[in-house]
Amino acid sequence: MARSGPTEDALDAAFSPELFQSLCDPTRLALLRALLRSRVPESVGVLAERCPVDVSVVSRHLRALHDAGLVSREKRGKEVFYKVEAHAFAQTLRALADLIEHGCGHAHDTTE
Amino acid sequence: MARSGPTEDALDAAFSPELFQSLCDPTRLALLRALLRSRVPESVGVLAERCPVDVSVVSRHLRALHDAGLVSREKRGKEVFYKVEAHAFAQTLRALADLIEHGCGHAHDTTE
DNA sequence: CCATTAATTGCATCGTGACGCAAACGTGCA
DNA sequence: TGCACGTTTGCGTCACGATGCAATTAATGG
Repeated sequence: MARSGPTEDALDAAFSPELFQSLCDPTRLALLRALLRSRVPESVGVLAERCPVDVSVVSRHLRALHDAGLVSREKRGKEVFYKVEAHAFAQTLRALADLIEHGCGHAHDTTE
Repeated sequence: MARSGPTEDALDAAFSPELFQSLCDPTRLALLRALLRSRVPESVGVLAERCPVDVSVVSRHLRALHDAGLVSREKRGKEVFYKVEAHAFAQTLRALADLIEHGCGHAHDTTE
């Protein structure tokens, strides 16, 4: 077996279901869009007003997005605010794009 | 909110469920990885050998990926070959990344 | 024209995830 | 301390997608 470099693992890691699983649900995408539109952190209740689903559902979805590392959580008083981890999210997507285009031939350093 | 700039529509378009729906399934991701590893088009049968699922399932998944515009289809004889539309795919992801980072943050209203 | 191989489609099954409601939890305030 | 508000969690239900198998279609060779 010719040396399978860390590049194959990069593919596996980048295309792991975990990332996309959190993005496949329409409601989660709607929440993400809502968070992207208002760059300021939003509370669960406010976000729930912008989705036609129960607040408990919103809470669960936000947790899922948080587990996926796409949003960050901050508790203030009795409210919980979420905001998109824009940089990390964008970098993940760009790394993915590089991997797709420049294939598995050469390793690309995407760290800044 | 009277005037919705083009930014909002871009968000809606970019974060449409259609794209991510096709990426959320583990088997589809495995097929995508397999296709990315061998840059040359692969037949349904060959791809099925690399997945622990029935060939009919593979056929269906490839069709889904094709519908999403991520792979292209070419029929040669009785075999059908698929390959990743690497450039389009990568560009989509980069556009997404740009949208996330500089999308609608500072351009609050952009009353054009 | 028939046999063979590859791919697709019909169909039934099964598991998983989204959802709503209600109860529980936590925090702040009177 | 007790109440009110915001969030989370438990739980039952439901719908949808993934899967396998069998039948069908398409293409090639004898």
